Amino acid sequence: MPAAAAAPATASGPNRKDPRRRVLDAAARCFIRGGFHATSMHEVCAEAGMSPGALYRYFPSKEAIIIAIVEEERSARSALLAHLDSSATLVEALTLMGEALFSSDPPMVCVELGPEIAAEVSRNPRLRPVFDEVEDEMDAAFLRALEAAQARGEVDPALDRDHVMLMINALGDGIMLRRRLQPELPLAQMMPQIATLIGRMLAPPAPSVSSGASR
Amino acid sequence: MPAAAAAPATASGPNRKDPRRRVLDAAARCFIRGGFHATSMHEVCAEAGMSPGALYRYFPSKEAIIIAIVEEERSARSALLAHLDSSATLVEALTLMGEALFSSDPPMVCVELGPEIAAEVSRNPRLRPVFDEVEDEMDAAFLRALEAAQARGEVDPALDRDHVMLMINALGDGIMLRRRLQPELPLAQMMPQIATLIGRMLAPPAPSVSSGASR
DNA sequence: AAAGCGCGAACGAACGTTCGCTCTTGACTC
DNA sequence: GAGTCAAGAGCGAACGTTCGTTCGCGCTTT
Repeated sequence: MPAAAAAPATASGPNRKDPRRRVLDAAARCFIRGGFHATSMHEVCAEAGMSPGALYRYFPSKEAIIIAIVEEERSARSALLAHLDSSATLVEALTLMGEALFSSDPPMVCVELGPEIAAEVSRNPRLRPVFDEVEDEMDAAFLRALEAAQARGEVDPALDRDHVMLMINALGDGIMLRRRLQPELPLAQMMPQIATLIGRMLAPPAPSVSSGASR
Repeated sequence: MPAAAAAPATASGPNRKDPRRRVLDAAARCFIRGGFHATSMHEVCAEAGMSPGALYRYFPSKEAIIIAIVEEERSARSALLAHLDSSATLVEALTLMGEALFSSDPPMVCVELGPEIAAEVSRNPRLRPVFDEVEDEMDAAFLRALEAAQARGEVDPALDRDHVMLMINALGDGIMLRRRLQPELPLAQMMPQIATLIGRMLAPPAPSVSSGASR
């Protein structure tokens, strides 16, 4: 029985001990397959190997499960920002973040559910605070890194930081969206070249003095 | 009475004559508000000022309405590509396309429903052919324009066209997604600067000074 | 013996869709 | 022009199904 990690998660395996986790994982798989509103609780129960009665001991409603999943997605994505502080350059950080995002197997929930979550957050006010809290934090972290990169000369100081941030955020979201539409894209491999393109966009216009961004 | 275009579309008005149009417009408004699967047919009927019996004369099912809306969204987006042929530069074309996308009032369906449609297409095989047909056509048109821009020297001929296309496509989708999350963003005004950033990314490296691109 | 996890049948509500009816329309007869 | 009538647009109650959720009861564990 080698297929234990991505198995349908019946009542066997190490997750026997954490029913909440089991429900969340099962729900994520179902939601990826069918979306939030086209997935029934019975499906989630079946995927989790659990009866409705048992499941409702751990979550008061379907919406609570959705909120918990969005919460986890957000913090997973937020964790990627650690690369911003541990990398020498912004471009290197973006490369690492992208590779981490797209090389994970099974694919990360935030990659698979990105568009679904965006659509849901934009219309369900109960999800807004959950989403925004992390969003603001991420924006702040990125803004700091961007400012540092400008001070360092890696990024053109003349650039409007809000515009740059919108571009990078949009690119990230957009790539996840396109991955849903074309799962065969070898995104992890493409990250270095994509990050290089971003680097060209942000770099100061050809300086007469080549005091470069190199070490 | 200036509010005739975005009215709830009761049985009055000039659209009295085209019930199919009335249903599609009403459904689009409902789907933007609540998403495809969280919107009931009764809601659509109410919005269209029509009974279920009447509505089902024009569409055999809810899915047929969704398919028709996706079809329209695609062709509306595809129409934007005309700017590619009528503009002198790629950057100018992208600016015009972005401004057309985001300055329309009421906002275009493809802006409001973009993420929802992506999520739905990625999981409903019946939407795939509708989506892909236009997608392929758009990709081909953009590839042609990109090739021309490279020949012209506006875009670095050394760049991999597939990578560039992924970036531009992702950026477009990503900006629409972020607009859903932050509707207050003045996107139409930001387009020239965004397009300029894209231009910097694509431009050939400065001829006089060779800045060492690491890697 | 007590406690509580887990079960699955069952609930009321709401879903997408249908059906038999009324009302409107416009061409045809006289 | 008045009267007739077939055709179909539109209606809305009602259909069978499925939804999210509940509840009372066995079963396990201590």
